[in-house]
Amino acid sequence: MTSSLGSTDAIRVAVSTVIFSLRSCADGDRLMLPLVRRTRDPHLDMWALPGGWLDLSENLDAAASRTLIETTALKPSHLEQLYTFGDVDRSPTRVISVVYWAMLRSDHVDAHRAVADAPENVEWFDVDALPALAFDHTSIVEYALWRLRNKVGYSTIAAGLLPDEFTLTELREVYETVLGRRLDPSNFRRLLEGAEELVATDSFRTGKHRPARLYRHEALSVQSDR
Amino acid sequence: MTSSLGSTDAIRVAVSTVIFSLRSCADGDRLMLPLVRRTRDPHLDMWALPGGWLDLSENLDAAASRTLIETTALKPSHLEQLYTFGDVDRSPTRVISVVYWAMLRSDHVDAHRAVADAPENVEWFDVDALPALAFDHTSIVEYALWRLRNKVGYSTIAAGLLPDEFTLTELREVYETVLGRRLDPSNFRRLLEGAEELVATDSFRTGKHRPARLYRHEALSVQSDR
DNA sequence: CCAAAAGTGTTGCACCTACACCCATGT
DNA sequence: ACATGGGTGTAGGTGCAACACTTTTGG
Repeated sequence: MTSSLGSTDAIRVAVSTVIFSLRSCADGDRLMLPLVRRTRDPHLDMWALPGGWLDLSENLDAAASRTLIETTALKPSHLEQLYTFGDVDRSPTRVISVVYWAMLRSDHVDAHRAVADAPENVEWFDVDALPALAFDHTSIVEYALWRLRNKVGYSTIAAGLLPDEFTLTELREVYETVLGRRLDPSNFRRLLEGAEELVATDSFRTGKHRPARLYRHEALSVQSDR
Repeated sequence: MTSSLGSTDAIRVAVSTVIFSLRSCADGDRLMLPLVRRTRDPHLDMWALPGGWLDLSENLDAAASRTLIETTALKPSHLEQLYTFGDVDRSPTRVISVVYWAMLRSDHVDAHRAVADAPENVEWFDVDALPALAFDHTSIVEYALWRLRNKVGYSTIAAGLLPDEFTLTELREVYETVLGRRLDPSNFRRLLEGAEELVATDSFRTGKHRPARLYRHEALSVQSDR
């Protein structure tokens, strides 16, 4: 309340984002996230979460979007504040990091990775095989994973990892990848068919077997969360 | 990532706390929170959440505890980060507010209010009858209330509003006050008797009728949340 | 016709809700 | 004794997990 107004000059505010996405693999999909190799001295050459300094005339959400575009060149399908980390010893200088987490559609990831002008020092890592990270970013990623797995249980955000249209089986496989366990196809269907955010289209995905109805993820304006 | 390192000097980091507590009233208890009358110019004389500037060598949690002690002179039974608010227009100068929420034991509140050296410009308000608040503090309180009511559903934090020992009926009344609806006594008992954090003591509260067993809230070291 | 995925039906269990009922105490 | 809150028992409902079953396609 009182005190030290003058001593705050040295505190800087950063915004970082944990960006989740999927990559098809031999044994199903893998949950991946992009990391940036540091080019400056605190933890030079180590991998870190994408992020940057908060601009003076920029909302927090906008800063998260901007830094995301700077690294992935794409807008995420879901962006949400995670937590603010501000321990004194988390960096040599005093830095408060407002951390967001995001979901990227898999088709956007593929497009991004194919493009040559992708930032050179960005690389995608399997969440189960991360390198040592700079600062406290390892525990930040763990917390983001916990939140993702938690939220998947009571919402349809996981659809944000898929393209615009998808089958229920594809969506179930996403859930299985995120949660790390198999789900019963019939029960999964009933659970998600009841969800308001999921709308059935008239199209079908034809494949080796019986065609599967395509669904679309309807972003409802109602937000229960912040 | 790149850009404007120099422009961040003007961003200041504040820490505020929404402190919930109970006060006995004619018709049961009321949920209250302390507000501070502003003594400076942005929103001079309006009521605001207790808080202050983050010190350079102080963790976020520590800053929340400190500002809490400065206004209530007591440690809360539960203190948890709520959200970080950083919209550009929420204050005339650029201020990022890391907001916490806390629960105060009712006996501590009573003790505090009896003491004369309580800060002069602090007053307790019913959450359902708040005055106009400074900055975006009204929406912050609303969000904190939402989180409190939400968390009460799957944890025993509400016991943090009661003294060390309490009967299940007292705890149920707290839940009823927080949630704003009546709960079935017998079902409430079974639900909370299963909770690990609640331990039965050998003492009983003697009153007008059959003595009620006293319970104690065991703060488990496991924390599912952050 | 067969394999395999899409989609439906059914049963059983766990949990929650409502409410009837007994227990212990002060007056 | 009786009013009142403390505490237990129980029946009905809901929702989910497990799994048997039918449908529809490609080969």
